[in-house]
Amino acid sequence: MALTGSPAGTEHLRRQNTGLVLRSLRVDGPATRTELARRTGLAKATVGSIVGELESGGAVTENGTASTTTVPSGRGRPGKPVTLTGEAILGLGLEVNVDYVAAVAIDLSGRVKVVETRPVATAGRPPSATELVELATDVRSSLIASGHTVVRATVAVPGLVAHDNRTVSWAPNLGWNGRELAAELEHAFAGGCPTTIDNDANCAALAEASHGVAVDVEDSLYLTGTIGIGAGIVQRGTLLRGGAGFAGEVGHMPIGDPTATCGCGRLGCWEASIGLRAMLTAVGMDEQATPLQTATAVADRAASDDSVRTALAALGGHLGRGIATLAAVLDPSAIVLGGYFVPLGEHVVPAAQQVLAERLPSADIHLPEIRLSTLGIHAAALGAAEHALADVFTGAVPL
Amino acid sequence: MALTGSPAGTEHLRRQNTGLVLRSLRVDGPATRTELARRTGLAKATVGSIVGELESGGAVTENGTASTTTVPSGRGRPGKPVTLTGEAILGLGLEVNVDYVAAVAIDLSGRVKVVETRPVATAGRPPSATELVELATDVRSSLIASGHTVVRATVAVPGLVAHDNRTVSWAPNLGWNGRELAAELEHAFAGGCPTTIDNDANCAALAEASHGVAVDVEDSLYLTGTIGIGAGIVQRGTLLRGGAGFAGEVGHMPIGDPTATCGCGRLGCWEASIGLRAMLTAVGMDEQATPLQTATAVADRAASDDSVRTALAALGGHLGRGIATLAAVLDPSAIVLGGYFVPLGEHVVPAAQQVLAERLPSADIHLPEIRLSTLGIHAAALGAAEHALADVFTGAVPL
DNA sequence: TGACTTAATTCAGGTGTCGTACTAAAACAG
DNA sequence: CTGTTTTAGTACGACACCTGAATTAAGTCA
Repeated sequence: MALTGSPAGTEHLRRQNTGLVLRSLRVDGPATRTELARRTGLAKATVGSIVGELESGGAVTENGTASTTTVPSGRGRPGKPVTLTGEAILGLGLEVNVDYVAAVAIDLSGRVKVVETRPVATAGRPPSATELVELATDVRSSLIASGHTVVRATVAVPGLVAHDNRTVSWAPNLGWNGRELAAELEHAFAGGCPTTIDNDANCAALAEASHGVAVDVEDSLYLTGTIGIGAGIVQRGTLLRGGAGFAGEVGHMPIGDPTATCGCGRLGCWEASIGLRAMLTAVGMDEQATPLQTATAVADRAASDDSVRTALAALGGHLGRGIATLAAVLDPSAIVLGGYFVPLGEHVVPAAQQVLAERLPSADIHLPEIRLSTLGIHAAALGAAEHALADVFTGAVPL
Repeated sequence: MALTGSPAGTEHLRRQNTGLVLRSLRVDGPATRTELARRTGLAKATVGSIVGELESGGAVTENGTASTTTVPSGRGRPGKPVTLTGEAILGLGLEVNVDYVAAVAIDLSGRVKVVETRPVATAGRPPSATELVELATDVRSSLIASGHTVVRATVAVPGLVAHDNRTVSWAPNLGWNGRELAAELEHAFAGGCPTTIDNDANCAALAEASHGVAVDVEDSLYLTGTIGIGAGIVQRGTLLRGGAGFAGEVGHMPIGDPTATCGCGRLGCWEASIGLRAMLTAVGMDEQATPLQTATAVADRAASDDSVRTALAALGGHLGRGIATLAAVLDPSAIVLGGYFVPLGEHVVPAAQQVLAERLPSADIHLPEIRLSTLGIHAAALGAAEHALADVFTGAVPL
């Protein structure tokens, strides 16, 4: 246990309480100052001061008219509800992958302001970062031109990200090893914009926890599957990273069919049993343009073909065994399936849930729920944007 | 993601900075006020004020003489180093098990002040809590009589502990289900002493991270083995609990020999391959009074018996496979083996480490180290005591 | 129109941190 | 032996923040 923590001054206090107010507005919606004081436990005077600052900073607005949200309660002076608009304050989320780059910008209230995807021509060569940098600077410039401020940016990367959240340690799909991606982007952003990077599964997990099907729980596990399998772990509302930042690399756990050969050369890796390729050979079908299209085609076939359904159920069993392992270790309240599992949900989840119920040691006490992601292809970028704003809500960033 | 956080006033600030000073003194040793200011980043005046308070509270003392710790650097007025003595301020750690109860008290500097163990006569009946309560009140009374203050108490329990850290959800060995143990103890403590409970593996993990072989890392995994297998997970210096507090229940992960029958009735549980019973049948020996004695006898036999050595190496392989799984999920910097694995260390660790190196996806980048616990039988109680003091160091508790 | 009720702001008081100036205690130079 | 230099610790004023009570604002109801 090394030394942690930093000195705290009075302005740190203010930031913390500001974060508290912002979180309350986001989680429980608009409220009057008095109501906010009740929610947060702060004194009315303090809330008044904080709201005043936020208002002049453009983070919140007094909706003088549409006070229909809270019942006026009849008597007394009616309060003016304060709403988290924060249209001016944006978090920029970026995603880089082998065949596309994407950008999502959200404002403080969580509203998505911009979504943009650009294909990347991968002529066999490992992709450069130029497309990413171009997209990022383009989106940011146009946002700034329209009067917004981009407080932070985060990039979701398919690979291992170092613990400093600035370096790509190992991204075999991209061929980026030890790349200082955060510094590159910061250099490209005129005027400066603090930038971090994170694993794509981590970002998607964050997206599910903040906007998706895991909003109601504090501890969740996100599982994404395409050719490889990756996990993002949210514990107490924050991402679990591990000593080197490599937590959640669950694809090569020895689970499932012990004789299956994995792309990594070893035997018995989980993704050799439940990865896209394994699924395709099990159902006897071919790969299509994208994992999602492939999975949708398989789901269509399953509607008519019994053997496909049995193969998928068997895959669901392997999936459930791995989930049981993860659940025993992490005890999440909800497990979210993303990636190619989404179209196949109805065919794999029941089998997985059943295995989970059988295998979980504390099943009689506590059984986590398996849910399907609804966020679609931009989950990782959305989570990255959310991550970019996270420091605002904790109060680490001023305005 | 639900609403989290609480309002912060100025006195909260002081507690936080006090915690910072205390942690610095503990982690990096005694220091002068100026040195503390440099370490923590606080202003000299602030440190002076905080140290003054701590001194009058009995947490630290000015060792006027033994200033040999820091080199006087020649010139200038020599500083008076401040040492974390805190002899008056104690954390009480308790452990309850099927055949004994134990108590450990440590002071702020981490020095162990009291260790006491009492056997429990289990005449087949599930043990009551009377022995625990008696031991706890006895130890606490005598400490108070000798002028100490017991700030907090924590009980390590072999079983599932609810997320509130006050209720035993499920402890089959003790037959305690849904027992409000924390409340019972608080009721027994005259004058009141905030009490929490926690899983024994969690406590032992904390002990290793604060006093044992994992002091140098922030993320560690503790694995204890007797008849069952349990894990304690430390991430960023704090325990990982999970949504219901059941994280770390790794004994029944489907890993190892898939045909082995587990005590829980299922097939292929990890502890059916590496638990004490499995180990004994593998080496063909009988159980003795305690798991540690049993393991020591096996280790003795291994010195002369080749077949025992091979059996243990095979067990080490199963151990390694499970560790590889856990390491892939959690990415710990160190893995600590406790329980009956300690005497068998030289026979199982090499095989486990080899499997780990083979199976870990990021082996070329980052390979966690497997270490053997050195804390002995009182690890859980020591960790519980550490846990009891944790709130002092975070600043959540005044004095 | 006036009493009542509730929202929001103002104001004084307390606590905390910080930087500067000041005092204290040593080594060193002459 | 005295004065200078250097560093440790403290005293003090300025500033920021939170809080509770008093005050003002803005409605409803009789």
